[in-house]
Amino acid sequence: MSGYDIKRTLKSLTWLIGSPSSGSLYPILRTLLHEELATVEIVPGVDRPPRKIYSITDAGRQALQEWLDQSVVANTPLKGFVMRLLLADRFSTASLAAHLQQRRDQVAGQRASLQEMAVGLEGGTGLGQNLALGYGLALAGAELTWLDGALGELSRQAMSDKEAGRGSTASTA
Amino acid sequence: MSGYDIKRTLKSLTWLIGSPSSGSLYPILRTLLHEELATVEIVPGVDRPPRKIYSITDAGRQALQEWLDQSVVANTPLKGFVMRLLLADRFSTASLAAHLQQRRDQVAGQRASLQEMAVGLEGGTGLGQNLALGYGLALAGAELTWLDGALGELSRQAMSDKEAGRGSTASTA
DNA sequence: ACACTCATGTAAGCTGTTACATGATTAA
DNA sequence: TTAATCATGTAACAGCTTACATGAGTGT
Repeated sequence: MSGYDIKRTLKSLTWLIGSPSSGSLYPILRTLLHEELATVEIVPGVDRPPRKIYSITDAGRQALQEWLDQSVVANTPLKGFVMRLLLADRFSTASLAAHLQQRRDQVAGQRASLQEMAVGLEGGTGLGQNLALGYGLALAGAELTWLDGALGELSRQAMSDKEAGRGSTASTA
Repeated sequence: MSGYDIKRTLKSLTWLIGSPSSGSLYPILRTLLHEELATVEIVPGVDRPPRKIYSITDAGRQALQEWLDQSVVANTPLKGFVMRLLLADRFSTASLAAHLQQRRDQVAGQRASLQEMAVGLEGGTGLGQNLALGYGLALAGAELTWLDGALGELSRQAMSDKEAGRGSTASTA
């Protein structure tokens, strides 16, 4: 893709992962070239400005995979989680399940601490706190539901894969 | 509160609104003093380090209210919305409802565009895109449900307030 | 003639984090 | 004595946005 294409693509996902400004995107692309994680090919456009089409190199793919494998730990912000989700194709079923499970644990923890807070200030405490807590609990609950659903589907898929004899080393991990 | 107290309080809400590091918090407090939006009182602690207790001034309260009233517009990020929610006590019922409604509109728009994308790449497109879209749709849906619930409660409350004769200029906004 | 989309980029500046410094008190 | 919590702060740096510059084509 070209820088412009990347911007356009990410823009449509702004709500989930945000999108970079040209002031950060273009310098990053130059850095990637410098580190040989990507290459460019200048395509002179007919009836339009020439475009620089970037392609990922083997080294780039490797670096990406390392990023995917590595930062499994820590309090992944939502953005990081969704980006992993978008790149789910690069995961084995097992490690995808591990990622989902990890997120599930984190969100469950957050919900638990919100619930504790709610119990702590039980009763007629400020409208604001109650609203914010209710909101947080609703979102956390919904996310847990979705994650459980996705995990369920994954394990069912792994099961049927096994039955069909194509069993890789997936299943429970 | 003291800077340390503020940090501790915000830390428990990290998931919803994030929390600042000391490197940003303390300079901000100094700025607030400079602009006379807050005052300090140094309380020498018995058996513990002395603490600087900050209090908001009238000017500070006014600036806060202006912030609350003002930034109703634009694509409020989640953080801004939750902060308003936490300070809901400072809103009239009508303007609180307006805030919720505005958020509702925004989230509805986001969900609509995600749905469009989902239809656009219908079928066997990458697992990743499907997962991320499903995730986004689930979260957006849950948020809309919560917002509708809260809006419903608010309007019911406004109705009963009116019936009880305590009718302020609330209701539909 | 004006504005808008395509397409790339630079420079200045704001905001925030990381990492450190300080210093007292309490628990292992 | 080593680490941890309480409590405040600074300095260097990383990351990102804003605003601008450039330039061609397309529509009103």
